[in-house]
Amino acid sequence: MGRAGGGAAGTRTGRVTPAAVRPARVRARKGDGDLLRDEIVAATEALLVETGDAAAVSVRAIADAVGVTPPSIYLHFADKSELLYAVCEAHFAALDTYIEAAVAGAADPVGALARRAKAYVQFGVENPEHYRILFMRPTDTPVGSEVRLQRSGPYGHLVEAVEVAMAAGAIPQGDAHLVATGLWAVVHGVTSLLIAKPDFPWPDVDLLLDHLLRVQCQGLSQI
Amino acid sequence: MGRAGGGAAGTRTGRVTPAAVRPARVRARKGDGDLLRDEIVAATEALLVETGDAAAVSVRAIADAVGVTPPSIYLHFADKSELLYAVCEAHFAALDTYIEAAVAGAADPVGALARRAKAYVQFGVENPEHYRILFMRPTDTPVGSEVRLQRSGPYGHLVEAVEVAMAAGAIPQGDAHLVATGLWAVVHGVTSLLIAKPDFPWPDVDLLLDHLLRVQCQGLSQI
DNA sequence: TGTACATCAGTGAACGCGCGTTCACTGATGTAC
DNA sequence: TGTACATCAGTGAACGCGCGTTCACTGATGTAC
Repeated sequence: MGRAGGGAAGTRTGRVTPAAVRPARVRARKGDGDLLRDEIVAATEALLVETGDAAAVSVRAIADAVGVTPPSIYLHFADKSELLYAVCEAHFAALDTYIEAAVAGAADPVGALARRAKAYVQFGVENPEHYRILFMRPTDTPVGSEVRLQRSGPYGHLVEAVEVAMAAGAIPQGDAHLVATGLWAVVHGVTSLLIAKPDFPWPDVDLLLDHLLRVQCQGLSQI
Repeated sequence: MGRAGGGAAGTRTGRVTPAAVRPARVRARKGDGDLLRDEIVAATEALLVETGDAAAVSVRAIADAVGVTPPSIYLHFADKSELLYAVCEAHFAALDTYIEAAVAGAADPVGALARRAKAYVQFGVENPEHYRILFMRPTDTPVGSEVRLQRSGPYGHLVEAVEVAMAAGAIPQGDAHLVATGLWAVVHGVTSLLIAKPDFPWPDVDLLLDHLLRVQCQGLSQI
């Protein structure tokens, strides 16, 4: 290494080196400007997955991945945070879709809750960087903001599922919000620990989750 | 704002502006160089608490807080990550001490587990930035590394407490590691969600934790 | 059918800044003789 | 008791770099007449 430490700044985070040869990009036709927008979102998502850290994904790297110059980003997004917002929005919808698909067709309400829990953890483990952005970082974008969390998709559906289980008598009547946040805490605990400490000697994930769900179900029915 | 966007880079993260007037610092006496080391660690910890983000704490800001120039940092730490390591080490020990103090004198083994859980959550809620560094970030320093987590302090003590409860017949004999990781997931889930989404309409924390512990205890005893 | 023109997608170069780190140095302090 | 000297704590200036963002621009494309 040379005299100064500039190189070290580059290795500080898992920064992405620009592709040496970028794919030749054809300029969008007039009126098709939004095509680039979608490409930018897709590239940003890919880079987030690659680095696992939003701070390590630079506007330059995104532009390079798309095969475009940095200023082009600003034709479609006011600034970097608006771009990240768009990406998170997509993630959030994806989580909801994923869970609802997994839970479709479940027979009994408690079984449905278990499926829901497993799907949640699975989504997080399969998409750790997405999960990290959604639930493990300070809320620096409006997505994942608290009101959104409460009203929309995943959490709203969980509360409904708890209410269904209560109505069916599968678990005792009670505060559905309390029970739902409790369940959320459990699945989030598993998911986020697995992501944050991947090399800890965890028990088998299915075993751990089965254990916790069994305990939860037993415990909930005994309250 | 002027033409160029340099200022925006400064607002990207919660960066700390150098104190306009730094306290006059007297140079350590010969042989007392380690005094500065301690001051650096303390200042770094304070800045971490202030910003809640290790990436936002720069060597310059640390040096400024201590009242010293940046190169002085390197008299005591090989690089920035070694400094962060030292800070985390202190945090880790503090968590263990905190929990053991809370649990001292507990009568029954299950009550001890509950106290342990409550102390864990309380530590996290009272020291969110410390907690974030220890358990909510990728392991970029050796502290919080997996082997350490397993062997040392908090987790080791939890496993022991579970084994005691099992030996006493308070909870069924079984895989203590499994039960311990399950409990850890529960308390971590609560703690990290409270930290990551502080404005979500959580139920009362004590209520939520009591609920979860009751469910866990009921469930564990019924397995 | 031809053409002037407005619109649009995207570029090239630069801005000011903060970063981690290194270097050659200064000056105070303790110690050996 | 005095003094030369090694040691030590800390400094001032700079390095190369990557960052988000802005500006004036280029050139292709669709459209009105």
